[in-house]
Amino acid sequence: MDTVATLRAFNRTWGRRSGVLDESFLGTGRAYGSARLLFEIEKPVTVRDLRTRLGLDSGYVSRLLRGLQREGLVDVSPDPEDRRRRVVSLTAAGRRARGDLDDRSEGLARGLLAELSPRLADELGQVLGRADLLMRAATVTFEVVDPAGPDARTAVGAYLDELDRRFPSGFDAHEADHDADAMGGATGRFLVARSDGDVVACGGVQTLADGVGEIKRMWVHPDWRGAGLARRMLGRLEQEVAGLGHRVVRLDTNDTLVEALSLYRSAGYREIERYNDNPYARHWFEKRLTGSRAR
Amino acid sequence: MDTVATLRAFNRTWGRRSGVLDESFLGTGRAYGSARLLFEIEKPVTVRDLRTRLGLDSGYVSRLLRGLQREGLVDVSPDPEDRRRRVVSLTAAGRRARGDLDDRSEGLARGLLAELSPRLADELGQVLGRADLLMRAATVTFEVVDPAGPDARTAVGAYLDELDRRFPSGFDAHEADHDADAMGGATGRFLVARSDGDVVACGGVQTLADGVGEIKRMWVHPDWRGAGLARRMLGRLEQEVAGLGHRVVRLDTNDTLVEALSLYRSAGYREIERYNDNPYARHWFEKRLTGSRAR
DNA sequence: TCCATTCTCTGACTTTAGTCAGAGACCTTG
DNA sequence: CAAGGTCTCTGACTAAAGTCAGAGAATGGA
Repeated sequence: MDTVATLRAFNRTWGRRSGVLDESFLGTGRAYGSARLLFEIEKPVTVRDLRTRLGLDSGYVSRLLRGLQREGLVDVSPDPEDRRRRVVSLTAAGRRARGDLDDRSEGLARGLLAELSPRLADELGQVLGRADLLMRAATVTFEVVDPAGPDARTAVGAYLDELDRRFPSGFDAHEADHDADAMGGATGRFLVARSDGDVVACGGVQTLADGVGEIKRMWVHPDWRGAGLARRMLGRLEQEVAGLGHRVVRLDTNDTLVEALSLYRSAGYREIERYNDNPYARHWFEKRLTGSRAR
Repeated sequence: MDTVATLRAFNRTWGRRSGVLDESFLGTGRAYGSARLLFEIEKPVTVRDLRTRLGLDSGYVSRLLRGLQREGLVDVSPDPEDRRRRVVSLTAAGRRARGDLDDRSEGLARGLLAELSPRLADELGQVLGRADLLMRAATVTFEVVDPAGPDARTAVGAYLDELDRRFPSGFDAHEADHDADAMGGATGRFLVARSDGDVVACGGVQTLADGVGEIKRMWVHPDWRGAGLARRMLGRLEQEVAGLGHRVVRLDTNDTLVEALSLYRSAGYREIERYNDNPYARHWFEKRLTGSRAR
């Protein structure tokens, strides 16, 4: 059976069986919509966030919240930082209701697994865990953002922390702010990959010289590695470099980042002479961009 | 992360992403309900079957069918065998509409996979295929049926065919009818495991002597092997033996069926002397039933 | 042949899940 | 401080997805 057919078959199986897992909502007399909302309010969150995370109409969310409020499950109050926004948080009763849904959902999952031997249940966990990562990775969205904005700063922060941990002599991040400028404006770009609103990977492009771009700050969240995100990010960044009018991409890296080295090599980069004075770099790569569309 | 948590996490991921796969229905201006119905009518089927397969109210199905009929997608006519029942079948236009949905759904699956490298897409197919089997196996239902009924006959037929193929000297099935009697009535039982209406495994129990039951005709559909069904069927059959008031189960088997041999050994059966004159048997097993509940 | 049961259908109803067009409060920028 | 934009809410609406209570035909068994 080919992969497309497998995916579709699984979709049908899961759809038919999902009652086994989802009926939690019906069991509690709570409609799917408001239960979904309840699950999404872990900690205080703005109405807008809820809306975008669940992809719902503002009127609809407002109405659902009104319902939960009437039941005494949530508090809605203006956000002190911007009083147009409103912040929703669970009350004690709300936490209890959420816990009930949780328990019920957990019970259903447990019941399903109980039908399998421990070995097979464990195997199901393994394959679903892997499928989960791959599905999430396949549905990531790439987005150009301001390198000085909060998403970029958080991602780059995580990247720099990791360098500091992994480089034998640590990493001194004092130059990070200067970089942000170079990756914004007309001669640079900064990309993030987002899944359910979370930033899971990032990467930047800046101009070295006319016709020559450089890729920097490429990073994938540790939980998201092994799902092809780095290669896709690299391809997107190359597209951005081409979009800036360059024909050549360069980048540098350190020996410690072994997965990066093999990625660059397999993506068609060839090693060149030192082209900058980055004290942490040990390898310098270059790739000539062709018209072909990168993955 | 424990298995239950993985299952729940996957359920959420899939739920959120399933739009990527299911929106096929919205794309065609066809409501989810009637599209589902259209998919279920592969070959002519009774209204009742549709209802039970999809778990819907009779009035609702009737109304949906009326809609499809108005669009000229299905024919509904009385079942000649029982004119209370009505049989639904696709018209040429119905097959075309179904094909459209199929294509669209396939396109969406393809689009999702296109985001992954071929290697990872293939891996996703592998893990989802395995998850599919395990999920279906976990949600199988066991049912006592008449050993002379159509489900039992079909399953036993497949079993005997397999013996005929696998035994070096073939298998002569002339005694099958006699057996059916012994597994019905007050001194025997016949079980099938069913998934979405299909019989995927079977097994029977008969009485050898007071206090001694025998398990026979245990079979799992080839596509469903490796998912623990045989072990579960064995456990259920042992429960039936106990339910008939016996304390001891016996069974026989042939060397060719290696997976059966190791199943019996690992399930606590010990080999005993020949207790019957079955010319195909090479091994005879016995297990003393305890009060403990078998899986 | 009668009676209980089965099967499908219809009409009347409800709930859920949304969409859409403003209104009003608030924020940012020139 | 005016203008334009953002954020949430309300009211009015719609479509989909069912549910429920029979009615009417057909069947199976006593």
